[in-house]
Amino acid sequence: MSEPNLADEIATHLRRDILRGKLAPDSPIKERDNAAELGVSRTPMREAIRILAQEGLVILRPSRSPIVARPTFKELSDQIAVMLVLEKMCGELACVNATDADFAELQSINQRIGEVYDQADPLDLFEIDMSFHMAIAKAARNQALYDTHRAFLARLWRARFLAARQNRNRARVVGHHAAILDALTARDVKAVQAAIDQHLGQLTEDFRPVIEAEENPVPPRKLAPARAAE
Amino acid sequence: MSEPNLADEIATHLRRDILRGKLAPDSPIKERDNAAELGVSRTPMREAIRILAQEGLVILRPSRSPIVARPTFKELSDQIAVMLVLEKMCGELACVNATDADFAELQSINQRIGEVYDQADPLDLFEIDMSFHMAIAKAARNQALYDTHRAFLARLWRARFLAARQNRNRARVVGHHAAILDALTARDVKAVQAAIDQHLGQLTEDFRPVIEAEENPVPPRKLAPARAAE
DNA sequence: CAACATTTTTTGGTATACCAAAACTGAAAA
DNA sequence: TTTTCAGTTTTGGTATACCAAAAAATGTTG
Repeated sequence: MSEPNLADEIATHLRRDILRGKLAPDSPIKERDNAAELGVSRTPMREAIRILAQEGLVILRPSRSPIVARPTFKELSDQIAVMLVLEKMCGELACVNATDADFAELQSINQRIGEVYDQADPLDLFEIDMSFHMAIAKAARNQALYDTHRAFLARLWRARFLAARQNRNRARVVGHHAAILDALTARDVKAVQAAIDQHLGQLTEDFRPVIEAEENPVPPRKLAPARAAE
Repeated sequence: MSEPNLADEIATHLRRDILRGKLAPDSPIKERDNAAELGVSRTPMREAIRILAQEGLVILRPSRSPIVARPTFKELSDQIAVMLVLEKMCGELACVNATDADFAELQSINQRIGEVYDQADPLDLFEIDMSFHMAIAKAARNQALYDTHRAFLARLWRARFLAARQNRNRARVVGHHAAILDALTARDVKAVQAAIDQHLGQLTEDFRPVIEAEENPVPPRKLAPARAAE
């Protein structure tokens, strides 16, 4: 990582705001206003917005303000399906290419998840969880696979975040990870894929209610025409 | 497609230049010079470069000119491996979701390939070939899969282009496509995946010599003062 | 002549300015 | 009251200006 660009920093900032919900779905990201708010110019802000658009977190509209994405359940489950395939491929390749150092790292990360699960900030916890999956991808020794997988992981962050918030279960998460790790260590491709299936299959069901609730927002919350005092 | 931005146009322009070889691997893309050459300003040029970087066609270096990518054989074969997995997934989903209209379109595209194979401009031919694979992806009815698959297809364009130029074989290509189409029509997942395996597996071998030749460029054109093996 | 220090130039990163299209507003007409 | 349409404002798209870091060139010294 040798690119501490201003644009990247802004992207990270916005990404966290979106994932945290500070920027709700459908809300516009006006490059002028947001830039001023962060004390930067439009140029890097614009670039940051493009980065997030590429990640699927914001939607670009021609000659209109970009808005925070509101993915439908189908879009998300489609993405999960792809990620599942990618992660199985990671598992398969990792069975062949992983080193003892890789296993050690996975072990360490999963242990850490178990330790901080109940106290850490949800977003931080998610970064750690992500690092577990990324470590598997890294062990596969296929850069294109790693990059693509990481992109999906990032894109699904918010959905996973929302799902996990309603469905925290340390034992299950750590258990799933351990199962994956065991199968990897045994270099048993079938077992790895089964374990991954288990882990991610759950995910789709976990966030279904959350997303479907979000898809039908409470009454078309049209801003009341009633004039309230400032 | 509702965004004929200047940046997108520039990206398309540069992309074709790169794929055609007008911009050789390792040559720098100086945003100032290139912008002036095309009669545009740096801003959209910069954005176009980012787009190509995201596609893997150019490499961004911190505080240094971006350069045209020179993918190694491993990088390309890694990408093919991922694309193979994605395309098998496309095949599997298409077996379930494809409509008769989809089959008709595939049929039509493949017929067209057979007709123009020996005369069309190689780049044009490639766009048609790409449309065949994209039609399968579209029939899978999974947008994320479609987008990701398309990105890989685009990224591998140049390698496939180079390989095909040295290894034109109409009967084989059309035959492979027909095999895939037949299996799809029969909605036989196994057969589809086998046919795809056949088609893409060949690809890796086809471009191996081309790329490996490019990796060890002919005598260091000039400049280099006796450059040892890398 | 070689190695190092210094100045000059190049180049990407960032900020600002300008423009045209879209959206908003409000008054006039139906 | 509703509709329409001109005029203003907002906003993204594009161009330009400025800056600092990195190369490249140049000079200097052993």
